Amino acid sequence: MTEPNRQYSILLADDHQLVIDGIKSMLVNESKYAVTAEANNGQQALDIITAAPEKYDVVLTDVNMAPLTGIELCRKVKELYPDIKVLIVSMYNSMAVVKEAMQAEADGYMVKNSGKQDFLQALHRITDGGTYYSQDIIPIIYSQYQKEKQQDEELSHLTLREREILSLIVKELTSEEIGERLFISKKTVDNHRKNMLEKCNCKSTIGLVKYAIRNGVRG
Amino acid sequence: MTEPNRQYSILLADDHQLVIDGIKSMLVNESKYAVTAEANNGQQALDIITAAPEKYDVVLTDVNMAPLTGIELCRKVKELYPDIKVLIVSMYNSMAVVKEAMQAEADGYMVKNSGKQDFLQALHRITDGGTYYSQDIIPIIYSQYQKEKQQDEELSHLTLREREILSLIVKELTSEEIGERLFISKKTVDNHRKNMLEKCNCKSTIGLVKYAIRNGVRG
DNA sequence: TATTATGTAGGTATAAATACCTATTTTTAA
DNA sequence: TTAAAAATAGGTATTTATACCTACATAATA
Repeated sequence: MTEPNRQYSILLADDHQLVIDGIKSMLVNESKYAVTAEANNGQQALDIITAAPEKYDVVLTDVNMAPLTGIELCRKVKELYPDIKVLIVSMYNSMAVVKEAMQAEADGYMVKNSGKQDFLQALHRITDGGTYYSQDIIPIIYSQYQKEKQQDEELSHLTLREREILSLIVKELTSEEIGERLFISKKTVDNHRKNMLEKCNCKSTIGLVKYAIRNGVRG
Repeated sequence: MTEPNRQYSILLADDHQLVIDGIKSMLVNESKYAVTAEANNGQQALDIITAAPEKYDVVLTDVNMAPLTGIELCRKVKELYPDIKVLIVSMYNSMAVVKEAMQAEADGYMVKNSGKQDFLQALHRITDGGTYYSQDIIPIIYSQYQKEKQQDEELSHLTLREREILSLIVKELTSEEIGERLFISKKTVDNHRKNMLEKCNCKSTIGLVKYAIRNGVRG
């Protein structure tokens, strides 16, 4: 797959000339990569690419630009020229941006304060047809799962039977159907519902379902 | 923070001797790391650590072992000896396992077919107090967000008014309350409910709420 | 041993949702 | 401009959920 002596042409898009210059100087001794174009916003970058799409292998773009953000640029490029690789570089590390980058089908995401080694690794990987996502996003994903964990513990306020019934409620069974399934009276199911509503401070089953989903009850 | 010439002591836990031998031979020329103990399951590993916890810096463990899986081992180690680093190594790449590893507070996660460079990078990072998560998990996270994206588009099957009403349903308002809020009849709200039930193929409001949450309607 | 939590179940009522209808106005698109 | 989709609203009936009540058996616990 890999072409050993091929040089990859890079378009840099960032509204700070300092950043563009920094990345250029970082790559100046790397014969494998050549910065062949620059843009100060997404629209400018898109215009450059549209003029001669075959000339660019990689678009290295900042997130925050106007007009046309890095994410929007990525979406456009991937739609019009799927072969061009896009590496999104962000100043900050936010889950929302990572998600957007992934949904825009970016080939990579990294934070600006990454070292030269990380930069080169990212370029190697994506020109090789792979993806590169900065390790810095891990703590964010991590913290999301920590949240989930805490919420799991909240679920333990409910008894086993209540959790069993809750999961059937989420499966859209009525009290009667749940009773049949568990060989108990509909009335008993209704009692459990009422107790759960109280315990979870919910106005109706809808709140209960939200609570269940928040706490990872499979529906 | 980093101690330049320090040697780190590693405990290997895997129920396949082949894997243990493989990792050992991989590290044999790395003076920075020394495999000083081996275990064939989590319980055995935990016993070894408990006997002399100060002797081990890193636990490198497989996921699938019995008794005591790698995840459970990690949980225990982190609870009893938080200073010991845990790197979880898995044969397969599953989101569920990654999540569990994160929730067990593992310092790193990587797939078994990683190269020596990745292995060393992982060890460097975690002995340095950081975390290392294999790039291979990115496509999985990615695919999850792709799902979300598709579902976002699904929401557009609903009209604006329907989405407005759906979001109020998720907020646990009754048809009557929604009607008051939007200055329309309760009957109209009921019609919208019915249409949405049909459009979304739901048996009851509960299904509608699940649909809404899946599609990111804020409740 | 007495108390509390859990799971069970019945009665009676009301409130809310759902299933059918029909029908008018407005907006959108063909 | 004509047809289709969306938003509106009413009638009637049934089903489901919720709000109160009481009551009893069991298991865990103080």
